[in-house]
Amino acid sequence: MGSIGDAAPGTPGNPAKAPAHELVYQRLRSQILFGEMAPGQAVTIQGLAESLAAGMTPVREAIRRLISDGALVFQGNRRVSVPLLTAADAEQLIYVRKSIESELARRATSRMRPADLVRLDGIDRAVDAAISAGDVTGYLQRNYEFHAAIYAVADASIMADLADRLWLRFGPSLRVVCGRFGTQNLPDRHKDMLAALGRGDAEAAARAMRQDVEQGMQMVAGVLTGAGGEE
Amino acid sequence: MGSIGDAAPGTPGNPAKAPAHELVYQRLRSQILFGEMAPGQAVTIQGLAESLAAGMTPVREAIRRLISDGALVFQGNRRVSVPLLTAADAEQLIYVRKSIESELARRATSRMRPADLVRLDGIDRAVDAAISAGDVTGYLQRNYEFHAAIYAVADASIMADLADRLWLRFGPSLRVVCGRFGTQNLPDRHKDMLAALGRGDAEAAARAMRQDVEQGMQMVAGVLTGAGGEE
DNA sequence: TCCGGCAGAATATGATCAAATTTTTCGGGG
DNA sequence: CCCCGAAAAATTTGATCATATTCTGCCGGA
Repeated sequence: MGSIGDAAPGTPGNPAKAPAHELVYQRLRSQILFGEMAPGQAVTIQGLAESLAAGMTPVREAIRRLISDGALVFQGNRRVSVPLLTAADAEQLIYVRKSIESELARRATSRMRPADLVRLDGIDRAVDAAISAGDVTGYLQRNYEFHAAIYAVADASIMADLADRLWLRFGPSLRVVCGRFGTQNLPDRHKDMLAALGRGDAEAAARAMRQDVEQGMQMVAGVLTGAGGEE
Repeated sequence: MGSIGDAAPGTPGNPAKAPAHELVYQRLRSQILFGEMAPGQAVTIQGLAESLAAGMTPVREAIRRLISDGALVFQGNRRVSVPLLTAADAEQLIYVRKSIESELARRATSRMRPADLVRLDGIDRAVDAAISAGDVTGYLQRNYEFHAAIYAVADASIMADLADRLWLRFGPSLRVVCGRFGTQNLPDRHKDMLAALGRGDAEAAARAMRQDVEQGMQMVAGVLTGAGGEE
C-alpha cells in the first residue's frame, strides 16, 4: 500500500485524523475518571465547548456518550452534572466489580505472556512511586492503567467494557477518598495479583482482585455513609 | 443541595416532556431490543432520519448513545451497523447476565409487594399467550417486560442499568433464535421464579433466574457456534 | 492494474428557537 | 420604615435545523 505521508496541504493544521467528538470524549472521560471534575458539579455544553476550544456539536456528542456510560447524569430538566454516588450505589458497585473484575483477572491469567507481566510490573512500580510521592492524580491514572492492562489481556471485550463503565462511576468519588485519606493508606493487592499471575494461579488472581476491589470500594462507601453531605 | 427526586421536576403542568432525540433513542432501542433490526445490518444517519421522520441531529445523538450502549457498533470508518454476536461474546454475556440478574432477583425478593406479584403474574400470562400464539415479537417484548419489572422492584439502578445494556447486545440474536426454533421450545423459568418470589425465597429466585438466563443464552450460543460460519 | 474524478454520507459550524433559571421590581404586611 | 413574597422580564442554556466541508468508497478511463 502507498505511504500514508500525504499531509493534505489544503487543510491547515489538521494532520490528525481523529474525529473531534472522539477527542472531546476522551478528554472529558479522563477528566471524570481521574477526578478532575467533582461529584455533583454541573456541566454546560457551551461552557465545555469554550473550555475545550471545540464546537458545540462535538461536545454534545461526547456528553451524550458519557451520559450513556453513567459518567454523567441527565438531571430531569435539561441539566447535566457529574453524579453523586450514594451508599446504595457504592454497594452495588462493590458486588458488580467483584464479580466482573475477578472474572477478568481469572481469564487474564492463562493468557498472560511474559511481556505482559513485565509491563504490569512496570505499571505497578509507577503506582508505588505515585503513592510514595503523594501524587493523587498519578496514582489514579496508574492504578487504572494497571487494571486496564490486565483486562486487555483477558480478551473479553464485553466484560472489559462493562468494567470501564463502572470505573467511570466511582472515579470522582475515589478522588475524594484520596483527598481525604491521602495516598498512604490505599490498599494495594497488586503484589498478590502479580504473584498469582506469574505462577498462573487463576483463582488466586481472582481472589486478589476481589480483595483489591473490596478494600478500595469500602473506603469509598465509608466516605459516603460516614460524611452525610458536603456542599 | 442534594438531588431531590427526579420524578417531579417541580414545575406544575409538564405534559410536553418529549425531547426529540430521546424519542428517537427509545424508538431505535426498541427496534434493536426486539429484533426489528437484523445483526450485521448497516444503519445510516440520513436513512434513519428519513424513516423516522426526524431531523438529522437527534438521530445522530441517539446513534451515539446506542453505540455507547453496545447496541450498535462503529465500523472503523464512519459506518455504523448492528453488531454480530460472536460465540465468545455470548459466553461472556452468559457469565455476566447470570451474575447480575440473579443478584437482581435476589434483591427483588424481599422488596416484592403483593401488587408487584400480581403485575408479574399478569405479564407472565401474556408471555405464555405469546408463546402459544407463536408471536415472536410479542414474546420478546413480554419476556423483557417480565425481567424489567423484577429489576425495577430490586431498586438497584446501577445493576438494572447494566442488565438493560446486556439485553441490547443479544436482542437481535435472540430474535434469530426464535425465528429458527420457534416459540414453543423456549425455556420459561418464570413459574419457578414467581413461586420463589411469592414465598420470599431469595435464593430460589436467584437460582431460577440463573437457569432462565442460562437456558436462553445457551440457545443463542448454540446458534452462533453451529451456524457461525459467515464473516 | 492503477490513477483520478464523482457521488454519497458523515462531520462540524453557526444561527435560531424554546425553555428554565435567575434576578429584579413591585406590592403588601409587620 | 423595613422586610418578605410573588410575578414578570431578562439572561443563560439547551435543542433543533439548515448548510458547508471533508472524507470514504466506487467507477471509469488510461
